[in-house]
Amino acid sequence: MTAPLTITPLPRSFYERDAVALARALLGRTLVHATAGGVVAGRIVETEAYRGPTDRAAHTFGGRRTPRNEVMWGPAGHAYVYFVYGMHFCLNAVAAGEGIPEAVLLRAAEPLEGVALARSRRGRDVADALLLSGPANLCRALGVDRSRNGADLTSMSTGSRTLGALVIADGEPVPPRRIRATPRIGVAYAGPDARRPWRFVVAGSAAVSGPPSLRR
DNA sequence: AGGAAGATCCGCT
DNA sequence: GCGGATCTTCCTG
Repeated sequence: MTAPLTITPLPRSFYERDAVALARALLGRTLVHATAGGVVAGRIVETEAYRGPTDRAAHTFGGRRTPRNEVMWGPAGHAYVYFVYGMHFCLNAVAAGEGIPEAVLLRAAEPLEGVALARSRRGRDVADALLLSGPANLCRALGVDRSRNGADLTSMSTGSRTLGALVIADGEPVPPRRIRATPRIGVAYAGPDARRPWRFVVAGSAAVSGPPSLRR
């Protein structure tokens, strides 16, 4: 039996800024999901900002408030998990403040802990570096699903699930010169907003997802 | 009530 | 490079 992980979640004030600033700040931080099955943790290396009512690519564009995006309207520092394409989940960190529905999509992380558990969820043939690469793959490897929607990323106790905790803790800072900004992936429908450079990656990380032209 | 499209991934060609 | 899987959400009529 190894010593339990000591995790200090980032405070809520960390999330209380616009989604673009938060998307940069989240790079290098440690994403952790603890369940009854064990712990999987990764170093965040790819994020995308979604800027609310004025952003055509955001679920809250035009100020639409729906059951799905309700969490985005609440306080910062909570998880917004949604279901897409009939089979995938995606995980966001809610940014800004109550009534300002912005969020940051977590697209990729480098595995730090729980590689065996992550692989058991992803499949044998996946290389270590790619276990948490891509927004849906990241959720699958971490075991994040709809039940985590609304989870408080700043708190170790998550609702009624005794052994469940989804948090983001500090990590090795990423020097600004190692950060690349690109257009977001999969939002071609968003017109001019599709070209905004609101995707951020840690240059050179093997875990970064997307087409090769946008990997570095 | 019905339908279209989606912040994706994988396998095949 | 393309399309299928699979189902929720939201918009339209």
